[in-house]
Amino acid sequence: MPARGQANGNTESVDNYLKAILSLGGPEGRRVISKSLAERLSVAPASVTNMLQKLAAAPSPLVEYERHRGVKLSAAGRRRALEVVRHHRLIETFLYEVLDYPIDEVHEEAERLEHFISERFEERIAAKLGHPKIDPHGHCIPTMEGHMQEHDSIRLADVVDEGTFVIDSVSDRDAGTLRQLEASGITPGARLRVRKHTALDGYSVSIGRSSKAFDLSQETARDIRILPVA
Amino acid sequence: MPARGQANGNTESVDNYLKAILSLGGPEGRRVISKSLAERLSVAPASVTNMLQKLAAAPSPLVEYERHRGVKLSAAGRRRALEVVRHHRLIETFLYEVLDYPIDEVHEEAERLEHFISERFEERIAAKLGHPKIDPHGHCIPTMEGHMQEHDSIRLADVVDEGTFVIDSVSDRDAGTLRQLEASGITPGARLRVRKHTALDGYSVSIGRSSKAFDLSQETARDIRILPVA
DNA sequence: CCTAATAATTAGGTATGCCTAAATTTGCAG
DNA sequence: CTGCAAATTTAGGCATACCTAATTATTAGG
Ligand SMILES: [Mn+2]
Ligand SMILES: [Mn+2]
Ligand SMILES: [Mn+2]
Ligand SMILES: [Mn+2]
Repeated sequence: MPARGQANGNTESVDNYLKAILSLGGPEGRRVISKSLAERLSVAPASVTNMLQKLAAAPSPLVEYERHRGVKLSAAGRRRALEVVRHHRLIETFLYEVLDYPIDEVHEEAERLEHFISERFEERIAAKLGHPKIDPHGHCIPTMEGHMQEHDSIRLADVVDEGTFVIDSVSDRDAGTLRQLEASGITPGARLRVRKHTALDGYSVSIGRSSKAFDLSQETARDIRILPVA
Repeated sequence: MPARGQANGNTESVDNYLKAILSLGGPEGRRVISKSLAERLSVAPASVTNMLQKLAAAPSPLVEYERHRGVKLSAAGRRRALEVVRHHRLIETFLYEVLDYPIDEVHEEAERLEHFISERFEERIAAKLGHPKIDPHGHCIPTMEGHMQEHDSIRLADVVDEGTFVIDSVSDRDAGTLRQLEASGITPGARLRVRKHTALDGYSVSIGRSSKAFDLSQETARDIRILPVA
């Protein structure tokens, strides 16, 4: 009967599937194909099929699934996914603000703990932090009621024009990249000038009033979201 | 391959077996019989046998086990058990001191989280708390190196004489009892006068300078450890 | 010393979640 | 329209950690 450990009803695995479907389906909740899930979760495609069938067959299903045509979250699934995301981002903020974690270490710890904290814990750290709206990477923290207002930021990688922007958020997926961005001053809220779109499919940028320019690869530019200057 | 979720190598289950063996075997590390483990962990005796065989057969075994004659921890097992206890008690202290948890809610949360926090998390909350030596129930927190100095406190239930004592610790196992003790002022460090050993196998006691006496059942008296007045 | 109760072990199952290999299905190119 | 490649599903397994029922050991009383 094992594989729980949870404060709530779901397993860590189920939570991670729900989060992945939310993330890959985007705010509009597009259907997500098994292959993307398999990649995102680093499991075999067969394992995904298996899990989706189980989730869809449950008494009150967390997903809507049709053979060969992908999944999307049910209302209940979306609610749970947003709760886990809220846990994740509150924990990240807490580790960064209260426990003085280095920015590049918060994600891994949050990825684990998000499944195991109680509602009380969630409520207490939120209170301690003054009910923050964004996490240290610049990502929105869903509300207790499960709402998340999206920024209409765009990926730096999608910018063709030169110009000045405000950094909205940076990806937390890769600790190494994050460390480098932090070192370069590329953190949420900073002002970023895009000097030119270099030949080698990258960018030359500078931060704040600094005249020091440096290069970002196309790869890295996909991990940075920006907004027009206010 | 599942049932992990852990920051370290063991599963939650294994950790809980090790902690139970440490606790039931006492500081001297007496052999523990399967039945006690089954009761403590709320699993069937057959499940205990199964687990002990697996733990003992591992490449570097966490326990020494002989059929029909109980288990004790190996050096490695003891080290890990003490680490989990350290996690548990640091987390309790943290929840109580930093997150303002009610005393009777810290145990349940710690019982879960103790298995999932990283070494960094352990180190950071210890630092935040100023490297505390005892938890909110009065229990010693093992050091990072795996040492735990035992108090030579005795259970109130073992006191025959009347007299005045200092409360060393209270059990965290039952939230209800804990809430009542807290309400009566029975907390670590408080001064306790034992008035009489009542007929119905209980105690009449008072706290501090108060003249108000109240009764404690023999049951409850087993959950309180005391020291002679300094 | 023998027996009966108690403790422990073995045998045979279940559920979760994952894997590989062997079918299927789909959808696109020619 | 066909045929192939990519995506998906099915089939068959494995590991963890439980459970119940049946069997075997140990041990304390008489
Ligand atoms: Mn996770
Ligand atoms: Mn984040
Ligand atoms: Mn535990
Ligand atoms: Mn405690």
